Amino acid sequence: MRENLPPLNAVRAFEQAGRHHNIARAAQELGVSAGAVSQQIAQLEKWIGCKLFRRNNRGLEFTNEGLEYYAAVSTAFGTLRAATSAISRPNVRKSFVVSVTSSFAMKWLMPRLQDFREKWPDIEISVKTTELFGKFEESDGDVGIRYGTGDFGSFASTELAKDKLVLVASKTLVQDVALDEELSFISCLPLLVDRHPRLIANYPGWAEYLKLLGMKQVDGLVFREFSQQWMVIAAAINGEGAALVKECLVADDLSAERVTQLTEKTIELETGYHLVHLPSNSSDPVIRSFKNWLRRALKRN
Amino acid sequence: MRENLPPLNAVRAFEQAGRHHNIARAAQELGVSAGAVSQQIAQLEKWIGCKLFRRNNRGLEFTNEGLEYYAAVSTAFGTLRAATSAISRPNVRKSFVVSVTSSFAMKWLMPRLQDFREKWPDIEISVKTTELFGKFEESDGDVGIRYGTGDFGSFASTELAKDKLVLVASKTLVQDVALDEELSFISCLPLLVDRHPRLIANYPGWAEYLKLLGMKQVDGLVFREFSQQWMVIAAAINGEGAALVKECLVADDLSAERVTQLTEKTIELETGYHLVHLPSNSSDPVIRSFKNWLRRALKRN
DNA sequence: GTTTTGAAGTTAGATTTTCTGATGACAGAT
DNA sequence: ATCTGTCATCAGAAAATCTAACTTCAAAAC
Repeated sequence: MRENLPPLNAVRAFEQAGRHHNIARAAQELGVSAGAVSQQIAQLEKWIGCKLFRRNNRGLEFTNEGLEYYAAVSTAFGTLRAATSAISRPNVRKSFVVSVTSSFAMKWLMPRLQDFREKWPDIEISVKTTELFGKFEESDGDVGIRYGTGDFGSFASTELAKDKLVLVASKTLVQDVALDEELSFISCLPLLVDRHPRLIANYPGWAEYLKLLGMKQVDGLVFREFSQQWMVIAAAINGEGAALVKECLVADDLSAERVTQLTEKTIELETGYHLVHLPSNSSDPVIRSFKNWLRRALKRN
Repeated sequence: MRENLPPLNAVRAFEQAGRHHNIARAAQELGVSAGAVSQQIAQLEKWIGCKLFRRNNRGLEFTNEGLEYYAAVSTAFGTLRAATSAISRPNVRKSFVVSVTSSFAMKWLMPRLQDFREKWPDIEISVKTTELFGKFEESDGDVGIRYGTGDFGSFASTELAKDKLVLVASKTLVQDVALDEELSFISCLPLLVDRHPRLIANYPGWAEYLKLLGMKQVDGLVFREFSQQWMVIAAAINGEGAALVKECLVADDLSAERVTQLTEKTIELETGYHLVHLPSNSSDPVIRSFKNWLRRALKRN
């Protein structure tokens, strides 16, 4: 009960901050926000009873006590790291296969994979594409990223992000059309979609969204249909019309301004992306790392 | 991002469990429940990938890996402890004065003080009694335990427990009276109280409680008034009547069966005990220790 | 050969801690 | 003077942790 050890997570935050002389970088290293690290360090300083850093607008600077403490903390954590890796089971899996649709792979996962590989250089990740929406089978790989409502039978699943539809088009296509509140001009553009036009009105969410955009009926519109969403996006970039697509898939094209959003109006559907895997893999550290990375990365778009 | 340190709080739990070869004792040392420690250790074993203990019904036994790891962990924590105490402000106060009412001191605090002294042998605690309910002044001591609604002016306060009234009497007094749903027999017993009978109906809660017990009016009852609540309890133990008292003050007498509860019906008031001190003392480690101990101890009654 | 006891594991749900995201303040750079 | 980069602060949200009740198991006691 007589607690003689300091709050350990605060000490870890202190070590990282001391190593980088910068709270933001320490925060990134620890995978949390800068505010969190700032609070942790403040907590430690309070617990110990003296300042460990001098703060200035250049970053952090050790006080005498801080420097002395840092040396000891590094030593202690070094011992711990060494001991931990010494007894960690050496035969844990360090590679896994993730199964995704080609659109998700192309428009979201691949551009971000480098980041994952930098953060976990010792994990080998393989990407496998499949077009079977919704279904996941053991033979697909260790984990899958699947679109749906969250029901994946006997598999364990975690929702990653709700789906959100946005309407985009090439900038050149719309640059001389004033952004029109009623969006009536949209009916002049071909609507690029990835499903059969006749079915659109039946997909939950889509019909509502078109109505939200002011389009009462589907009949008057010109559709161009593609089999994959990445093709829809490519066509939009080419200036072939207005595309109705998942936000996360066009996020990069939007920020690079290859396409522009025709309206602020978006619709959030009940369906979305989920990470799916065998329940027995829930505790696999490699898969947990991947899941955490995915959630963070999707949150930042 | 590549986290190479194990979950530190789990490591601390492991160290304590390893030191005691027993989860329950480790839990007590850490001030948490046994289940919590069990979970922490399980978490660490999962993270590392191998068992650290062999469990049997005699306690815990190290596996080879566990023993090796324990040695390293002890070293690392030793370094940390040494460094922490080296830079911890050496002039921290190690003693404090707590100001309480005589009833609270006598019926609750004193019997439990030994426990506090065992858990923090290096903290000197002095108890000072006062009868000024509700008020706390700097000259009273470093902290006070005060009864009220939580408004203590410029002082910082933390609620420790809501007040709860119970009706008790000596066992011998009621052993031949069948426990009566209507509690009408209570009106035959003198009611032992610590405030003027005429005022009882005006104290928030008391009137409601008497009504809850089926007593419509105060007039028909015989009151015996005492100036301190501990006297009320003493009188109840002596068999002088039924006493209406704060639950936490009679808890010991109830469990020792010096008195018995006349009814399951209790009433929780809006007022209660609070720990009060100067705001500047909020971060004083000694006072924090005391506060934590108080809350835990009151929770277990 | 039962029953009791003591130890630890296992849960769901509650609680507490920690984190986020937005904001504000500050100082040196442009 | 306004930016820019830095950290502190805060309320609300999210996540980790804890509790409390229950179960299991094996040795000890009867």
